[in-house]
Amino acid sequence: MRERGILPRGFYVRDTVEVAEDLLGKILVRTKGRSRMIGRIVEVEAYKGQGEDPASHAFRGLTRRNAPMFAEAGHAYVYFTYGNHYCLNATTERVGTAGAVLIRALQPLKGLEMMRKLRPVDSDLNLASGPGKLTKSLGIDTRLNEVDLTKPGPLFIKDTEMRGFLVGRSGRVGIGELGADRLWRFYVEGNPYVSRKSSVKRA
DNA sequence: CACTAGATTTTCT
DNA sequence: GAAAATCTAGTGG
Repeated sequence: MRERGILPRGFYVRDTVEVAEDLLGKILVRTKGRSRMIGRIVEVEAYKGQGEDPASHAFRGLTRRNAPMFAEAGHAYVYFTYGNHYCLNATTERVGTAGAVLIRALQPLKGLEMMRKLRPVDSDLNLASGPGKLTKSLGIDTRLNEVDLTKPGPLFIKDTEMRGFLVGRSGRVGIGELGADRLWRFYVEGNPYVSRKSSVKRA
């Protein structure tokens, strides 16, 4: 059976910051064995390319780890960090131009039992409200690196009719001072599944 | 509630 | 050998 509403390649072959904002509200689908886990993307961050974004893995050019950021848009970029966490990105821009959107938080919609199994928590609010939590609860690791997000498979992203929410904006989380002035974190205003509520970043 | 420190291993310099 | 796009537990107010 064909999947309907999957975001096409063209959605991702655009400016990274635009793609990031537009990914809010979209539906992430993770199939694992017989189970299917679904969540609404409620928080993202944009990371740009070589020489233009000091906070980006791609800032100093192509390396083994960041290769997916330079490759075709619409694929997963999964990396391991802090000795115990995986982070999930969607790649952007044209081939040769690096870019990726870090998916930071999900509002779980379906397959919650499986998610709780993968990441036991006391409250569902705590299930996928952070980049490391999200990958843990969906069973995502580097085996899913470079998976095509525009085709039905273990991991893909669908469009949604959900609109009308307010978009919040702030500096990115967890980076140092470099690039902190760029307000490239976007989130669904007021959504309880966003990783940090009082995102104080005023000008 | 706010803040600090430790865990733990891959990747790059 | 150092740092890392994080998380949790622990301390103190």
